[in-house]
Amino acid sequence: MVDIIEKDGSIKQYDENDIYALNALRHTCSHIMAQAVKRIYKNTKLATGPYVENGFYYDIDFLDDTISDEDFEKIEKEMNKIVKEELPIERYTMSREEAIKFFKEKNEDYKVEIIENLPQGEMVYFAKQGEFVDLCSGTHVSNTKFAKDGFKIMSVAGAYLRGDEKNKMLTRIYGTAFFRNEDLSEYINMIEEAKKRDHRKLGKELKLFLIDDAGPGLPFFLPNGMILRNELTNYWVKYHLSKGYKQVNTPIILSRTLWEKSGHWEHYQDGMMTLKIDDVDFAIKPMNCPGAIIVYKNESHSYRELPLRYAELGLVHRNEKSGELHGLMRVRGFTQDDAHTFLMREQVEEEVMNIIELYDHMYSLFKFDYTVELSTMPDDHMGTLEEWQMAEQGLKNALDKRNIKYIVNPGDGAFYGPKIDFHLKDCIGRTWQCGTIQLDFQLPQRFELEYVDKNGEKAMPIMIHRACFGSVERFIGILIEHFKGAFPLWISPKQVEVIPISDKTLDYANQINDVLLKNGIRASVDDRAEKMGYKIREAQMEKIPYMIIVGPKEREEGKISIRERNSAENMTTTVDEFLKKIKKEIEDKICNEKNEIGV
RNA sequence: GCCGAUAUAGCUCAAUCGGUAGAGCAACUGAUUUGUAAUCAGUAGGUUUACGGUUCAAGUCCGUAUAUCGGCUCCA
Repeated sequence: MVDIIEKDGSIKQYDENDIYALNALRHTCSHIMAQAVKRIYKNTKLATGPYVENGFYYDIDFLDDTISDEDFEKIEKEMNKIVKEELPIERYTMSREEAIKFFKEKNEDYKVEIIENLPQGEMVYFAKQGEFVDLCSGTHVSNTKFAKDGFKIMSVAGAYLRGDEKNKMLTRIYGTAFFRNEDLSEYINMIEEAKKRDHRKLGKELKLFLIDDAGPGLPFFLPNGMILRNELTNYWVKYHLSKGYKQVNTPIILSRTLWEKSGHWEHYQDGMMTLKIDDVDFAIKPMNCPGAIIVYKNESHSYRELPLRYAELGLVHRNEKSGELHGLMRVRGFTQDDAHTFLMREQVEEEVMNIIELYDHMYSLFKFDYTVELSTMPDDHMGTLEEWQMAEQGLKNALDKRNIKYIVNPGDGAFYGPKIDFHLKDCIGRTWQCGTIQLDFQLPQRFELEYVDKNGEKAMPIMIHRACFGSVERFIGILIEHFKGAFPLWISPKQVEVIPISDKTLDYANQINDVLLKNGIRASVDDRAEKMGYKIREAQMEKIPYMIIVGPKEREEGKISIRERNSAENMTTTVDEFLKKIKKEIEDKICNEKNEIGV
């Protein structure tokens, strides 16, 4: 049990396994860290130091000084001292004016600023341990001794003051803490394990893709990656066609005139790459929507055709800042699995629900868990408040009707409309936006889109922009980490490796392989002059789902020996039986792998 | 873009105080014909990311650029 102290000074006992107690410990650790930093670096100013999902951090202004990894030991040593001093955490309040005066005397400008932004008349809460006093309305453990030796400084990073790019960059020190040292070790091991499934590492090892200095953020897909990618997108096309989408493809380069009309030239210029052709400005498309609009305008439309759904695997390029690139997850050139639906106002809710259902189908193919966010009107936007409110309400209704839990991100929508985002997790728990559904009243107006309604009169459709994978590249990155490279059979680059025990059974191995190839299975024979154990090891490391091992015994019986990925056991069967089994596994897109993501 | 770090053979990594750039795996050649995660021997592979500087001497120290990694901001 551990004593937890609230901001009013009341103390309650909590179990050490309670997340509330753990967060309190981490919060206290952030204070201990700040206290240690203050003891070592006199000339520093403190900003804020909360607990976060896997630990805590403190944002500190080191003024003209800098710190790096090498300084961690020194700080940890001082933190240990503070823990050994067994300082009780004391809570008290001051009036706003007193608090401002207190921090002004201590030269803690950021603290003064925080208090000045608090509502008038409110009391200001403090937490004190030994000589260290901090502005704090959070919960703590009652004594520094509870930190014992279960904490560790993890990394140092830059962080803008109040998260604003225009502000000064402070030094953020990340740490983590647990009540028990074993839990800390376990956590560190888990991070190490998670790194083994990093898609950048696996992408190299499994020869799926590469990113060369010749094109930062511009991935090359290798033969193995291309098989996976094609399986994925082929199914995507097939499924979308079955759901009433029509596939199109639009140009990668389009004229400035078009981008001015769409508003991208004005609102998205930083993200666009431009070029001149015969002295005329063009842009490489950062989004596919204007292309879809040109397709729509190619002919006149009746209300009977709506919703009209144009699907496009469209290659877009965006001028991402260098520090933002991240393997396949964040790139400069990527393929959006896009679709633009033109529909009537009264069809919005139902169509959004259709899209959610389609996404759910795609994600559950791989047993992905996802979280949903609704983003509303940003400062830089087109259109009127009324239009935005109506669009936001439409999205909310669809989510509510399908009973989907979501969080709201105020001001995070696209400049042309609000959006629903679907987020998937990577190997170390970072979430990446994949699916998106964006409502748009603006582009139809700008491009004067129309359809003929029941009464034979012209009306304006609404547009929905949507992407399920988000980007094919990002989705593949997530897939790699989710499955640790051991993909479901249907998307595996190689499905079966046939291994003869020696050259003496090579003919039989080739016969088996021919049968597999004729049945559309991605198989090959490992005919190298190596020992069987070596070939098994290699196939295992390549994460090939099935190995067929044949020697004289199998040949005489007319059978094959099967060894499954991640299993040392083997079973004997006939080629026909095996084919039946794996064809069903491919057809049903069976996905047995456990999702072990999450740190 | 910003803060911090890193860059050595195809890959993973060594190289002590600034003093002749090495190893394993992969590749290639040869031998081995093998029963469920690595057979043996040999060969080849380098402008140490790039460009400057300091020094008798630079992989190592300093500067700049580029890329990458961890964050921030931004975003699919």
